[in-house]
Amino acid sequence: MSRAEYGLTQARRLTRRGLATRDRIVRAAATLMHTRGVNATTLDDVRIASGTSKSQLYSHFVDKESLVQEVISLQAHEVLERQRQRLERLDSIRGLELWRDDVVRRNALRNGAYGCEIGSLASELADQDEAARISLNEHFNTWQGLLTAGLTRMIDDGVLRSDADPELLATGVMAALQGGYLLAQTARDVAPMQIALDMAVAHVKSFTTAPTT
Amino acid sequence: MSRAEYGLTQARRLTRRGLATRDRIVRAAATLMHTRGVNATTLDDVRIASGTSKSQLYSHFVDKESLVQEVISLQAHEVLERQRQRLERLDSIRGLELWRDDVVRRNALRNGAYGCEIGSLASELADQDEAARISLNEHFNTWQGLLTAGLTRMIDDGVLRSDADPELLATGVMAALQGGYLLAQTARDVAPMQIALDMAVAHVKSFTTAPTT
DNA sequence: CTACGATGGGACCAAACGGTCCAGAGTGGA
DNA sequence: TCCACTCTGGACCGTTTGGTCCCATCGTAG
Repeated sequence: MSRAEYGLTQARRLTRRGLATRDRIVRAAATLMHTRGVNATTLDDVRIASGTSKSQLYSHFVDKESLVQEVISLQAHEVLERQRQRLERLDSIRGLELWRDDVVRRNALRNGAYGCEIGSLASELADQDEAARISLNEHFNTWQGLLTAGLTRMIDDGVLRSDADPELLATGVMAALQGGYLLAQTARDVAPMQIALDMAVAHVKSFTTAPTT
Repeated sequence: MSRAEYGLTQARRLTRRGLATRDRIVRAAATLMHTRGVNATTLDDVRIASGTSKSQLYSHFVDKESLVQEVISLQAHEVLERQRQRLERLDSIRGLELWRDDVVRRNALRNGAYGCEIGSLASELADQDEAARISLNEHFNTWQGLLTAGLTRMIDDGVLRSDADPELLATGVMAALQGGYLLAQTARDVAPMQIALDMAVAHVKSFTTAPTT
């Protein structure tokens, strides 16, 4: 699953070149929609950025909404794949801290601008496009599930107390992450995101069997 | 400061009727932009919702951007005024919990839809309108300042340990709040917001001088 | 080599958009 | 009462938008 295979539903029609074009369109749209917002991105912007033409846009996507759906699939795929690498091995507070450092460092590169690839789409689309809201919610849940699984491992390994609720902790971490993204985006400074995640990590730490640093 | 006085900068020209019209426009725009998003709200929408005409829009605001600025001022004024009531007396964990219950209950009324009046504007505008970003950031800081002041009182009163950093705690609470808003908005369920704020309150509690319930 | 579907370029369209303008109605101070 | 100025309604405008369509080109299976 290396290229352009994140959300193929249609059975008919496929050709190497066509797939490449489709891929270019979705990737260009994803970048534009992340940096400018969905509504502020026009199909002409996408057409120019992807070096394609109107007919190509409409031979691959029935309308703008369906292109947005593909963008959501792509962004979620990329974010979750990256997250999976760090989180599926998560089994210690140290691991959680490394995850936090990773995500903060990545956001620091652009001084918080643009926010979370999934979160900013969610904020803009949740009350405007029900299909988008539903899939974004699923992606949030998948993401949170990765955290929950890691925290559950930490309980099983005796790192966290057995009365810790991994679901609640994961929700808290996700909220701190998303809130951190938003505050950092607005302030153009990662600091609030760092602080928010520090809080979340501290909260998880408060459930360790033998409270340490 | 009861009506239409949240952001009057212009010195010249003012009449009772004109002010009322201006007020209607900003309020209609604020509601539409909060529920649909800024870019998804057209000036025609605003015109119809406020029962005015094009010339009135442009006699009060030079362009859409300046109308957006007024909407930001109005929303911030309303949110902060409401927050001030709860937060300027904040001096105990119980008070913090009451604040949390208030904000959660209010968001539960619409099942999380539309998100935070300030937060959703911030997410949409931060990377699109620099002036908007700056003022939204200031409003976030004001809001956070109310929390900081309350937490500082709690330190002074001996409720929280003196090594607690009220600024960091306030940032954490704000991030949990905004992240909670976003997750609730996407899930159309206040639960994640409740959980996020529970985490934030628990984190503050962890700094109490005599750890209690 | 040929035929046929996949691909591509871009002219074209109606509607919606932000914004301008002006003529007439309303209003308040002298 | 009158006058100057504000306020209002809405026709109008150029541009941008999402979307359609047609015809040329490509690529490959038979």
